Amino acid sequence: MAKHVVSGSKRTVRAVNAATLARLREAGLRPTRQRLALAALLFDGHPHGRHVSAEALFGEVRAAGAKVSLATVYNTLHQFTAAGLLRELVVDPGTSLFDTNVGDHHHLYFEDSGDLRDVDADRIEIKGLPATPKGAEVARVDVIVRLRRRS
Amino acid sequence: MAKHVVSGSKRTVRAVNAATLARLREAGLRPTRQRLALAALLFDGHPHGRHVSAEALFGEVRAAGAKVSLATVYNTLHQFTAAGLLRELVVDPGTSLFDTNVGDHHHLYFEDSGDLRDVDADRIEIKGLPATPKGAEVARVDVIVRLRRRS
DNA sequence: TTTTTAAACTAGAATAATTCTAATCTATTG
DNA sequence: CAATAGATTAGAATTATTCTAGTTTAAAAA
Repeated sequence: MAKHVVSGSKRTVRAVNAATLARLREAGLRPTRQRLALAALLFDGHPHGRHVSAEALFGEVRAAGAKVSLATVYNTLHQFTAAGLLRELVVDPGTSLFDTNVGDHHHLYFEDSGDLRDVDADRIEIKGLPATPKGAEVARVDVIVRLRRRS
Repeated sequence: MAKHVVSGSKRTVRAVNAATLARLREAGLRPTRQRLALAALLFDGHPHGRHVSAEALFGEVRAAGAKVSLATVYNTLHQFTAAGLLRELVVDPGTSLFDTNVGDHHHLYFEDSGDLRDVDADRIEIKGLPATPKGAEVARVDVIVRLRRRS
């Protein structure tokens, strides 16, 4: 896959994924060192998407050696979400997860293990929903199937 | 509607809804002054159910003149939830709502107003969900339809 | 009724997740 | 390369929730 070099920074910097770079530019977000590091962790080499909390991503990015503050992780996750690069979801009260799969899909949540799996929306049909009121539109439909070990 | 008088307390106390009292007893929860006050706000005179946050309920119970601490509100909401008298749900990251409707149902969320409406599950049919894995069972299915003003 | 006791309640401290602030830095533009 | 708008940061602040440990109370026993 093609790599580019980001110019304009003081010490010219490691190669980045071209698609990631393009994604940021399209979203009107400057491709800063921090955003690139976070985007790499979020989007590179995860063909099936991932679900990540702010704290977990913060851990990863620092483990990867990048200097990024927790505030920036939060800022970036929200900016990516606003730009349509991520989707925020809550399966357990208390913390948000960010989903790199922004296609129309739903979730299977294994309460015991905490495992969360995507289910393509086009495999699913939901009938009987009330008519969307005039002047409103459906922003999104979230389906979470919660599974537990059979008793 | 029939009322009972709770005995055993120091100053014999105001009449309470018999159904509420029975509900607590069935759940193995002592009908304390605080639980009765909270249960009254939650369950009495709300035929269509309600969605309430801990803070909001705390406000209501104190406005009603009862002395109940915030810790007790949280304890009670969780005990009621464990007893199947309430259902916890999250529509917005950051805070939990407690739903007095514990029947099988889903939600319509108006993002602009914050309004939340129940949709009976038996009006709805969901097809194409993946098979429940062996050894697991569906604990519950949450559907949240998020609506916003049409752009 | 009084006593006993486990359960429940409480204020306030503690924690967890997230947001804010205001100072510093840097990617882009001229 | 200088100017500047935008981005980053550490740490403080805020918000929602949980915990602690001392006090009160409902229910059971006497």
